[in-house]
Amino acid sequence: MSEAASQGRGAAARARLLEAALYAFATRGFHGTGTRDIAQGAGMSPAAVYVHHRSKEDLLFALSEAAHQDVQVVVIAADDPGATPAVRLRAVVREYTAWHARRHTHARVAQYEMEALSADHRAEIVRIRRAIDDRVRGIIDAGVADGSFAVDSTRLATVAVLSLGIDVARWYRDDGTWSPDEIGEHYSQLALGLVRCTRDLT
Amino acid sequence: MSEAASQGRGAAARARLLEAALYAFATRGFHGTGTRDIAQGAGMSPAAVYVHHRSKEDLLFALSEAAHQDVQVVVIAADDPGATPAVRLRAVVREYTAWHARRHTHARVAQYEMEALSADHRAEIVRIRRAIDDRVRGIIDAGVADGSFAVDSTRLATVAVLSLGIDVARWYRDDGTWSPDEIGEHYSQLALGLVRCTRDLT
DNA sequence: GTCTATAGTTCGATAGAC
DNA sequence: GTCTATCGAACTATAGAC
Repeated sequence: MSEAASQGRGAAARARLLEAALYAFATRGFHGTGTRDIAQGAGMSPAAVYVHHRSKEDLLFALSEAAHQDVQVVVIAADDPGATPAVRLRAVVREYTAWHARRHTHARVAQYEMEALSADHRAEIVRIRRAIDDRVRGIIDAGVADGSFAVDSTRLATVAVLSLGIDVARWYRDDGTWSPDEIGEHYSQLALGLVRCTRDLT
Repeated sequence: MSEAASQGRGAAARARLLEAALYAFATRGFHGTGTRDIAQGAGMSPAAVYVHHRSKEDLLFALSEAAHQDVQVVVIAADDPGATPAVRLRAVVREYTAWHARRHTHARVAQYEMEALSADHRAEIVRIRRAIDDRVRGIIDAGVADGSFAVDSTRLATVAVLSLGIDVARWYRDDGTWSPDEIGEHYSQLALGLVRCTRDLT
C-alpha cells in the first residue's frame, strides 16, 4: 500500500468520526454524547477515536472551528463593501440566516456547545465570532451614518440581527415549511425593517 | 415539632435543591450536571436529592414547567386584547424579552434543555409553548388584518419576533451594558420595525 | 429527613495484540 | 490503523442506619 493511499484511508476515517460526532453533538449535546456513540456512528471501535483525535473535546473544537470559519467565509463572500448599507445588510443577513438553516446541524454545535470547549479553544472561537459581529456592526454603523437606517443602539441592533439568524439553528427542521433560501430571503427583509431602512435597494 | 414546621422544612429543602439544579443546568447543561453537583449546591448529600425529587429529569421538568408557566403569565398580563395590534405587540415583546434577560438562568434551562426531557414531559412543555406562540401570532395576524403591519409571512414573522426574545437568554450577562428593562424597551421597538408597523401607538 | 455506603452502570481514555 | 480488553473515575439511584 502506498503512503498516499494510507493517508487517504486515515483521512477518511478521521472524517467519518467527525461526521458521527457532529450528528451526535447536535442531537444530544456534547455531554450527552459518549465516545462510544461517536465510534459506533463511524462504524469503528471506541479505541479508534483516539487514533485520529486527541480527545472528545478536540472533536468538538474541530467541528466548531470549521463551522465558524465556514460562516465567516459565507459572510465575507456576501458582503460587497462598495455597495450601499441596505444592499450589504440584505445580502449578509440572507446568507448568514440561510447558512444557519442549511447547516443547522453544524450551527447547533457551533452556537450551543461553546461552554464545553476548553478555555484556549473557546478563545479561538470567540476571535472568529468577534470578526463576524464587527463586520455586521460596521454595516449598520454605515447605514446610520448615511441616513439609510435609524436605530437607537447600533450594538443592540447588531445583536438582534445576528440573533435572528442564530436562533434559526434552534428551531429549523429539515421537514419544515420553508427552505433555507426562503428563510434567508424573508429574514433579510425583516432585518431591513428592524433597522428601519428608508432607502430602497437600488 | 409540628407537622406544619416539618412540611415547611421539607419544602425549604425541596426549593434549595431546585435552585441548585437551576444554576447547574443553566451553567453546564442537564447532561453536564451530576446529581452530586446539585446536592452540593444545596448543601446536602447526594441521597437527599431523591427524598424530594423522583429523578434528575424530574428536577429539570419542574424547572422547565415553572419557567414556561411564568413567561406565559407575563405575556398574558402584558397583552390587552382590546388595544391596537401595535400596542399589544409592543407590550408583549417588551415583557417577553425583558423576562428572558431578567430570568436568563431560568430561560436558558427552559429554552435549551428541552431535548433532555422525557417524551411525556416534553409534550406538556410544548403545549404551553404553543399557547404563547399562538397568542403572538394572533397579534401579528390582527395587525396585518387591520393594515397596521405588513409582513410576507405571519408565521415566519412570529417565529422571528419570538427568536429575538429567546436568543437574549443565550447572550445576556448580568454584568452587561443594558438592563433587562432597557433590552425589552429596545427590542419592542425593533419588533415594530420588523413587522413594518405604520401606525403610531396611540 | 438526613446521612453513609454502595450497587450497578457508563464514562473518557489507554494498553497491548495483530 | 484497528481491534479486544480494561483501567479508574464518575454516573444515577437505592439500601439501610439513625
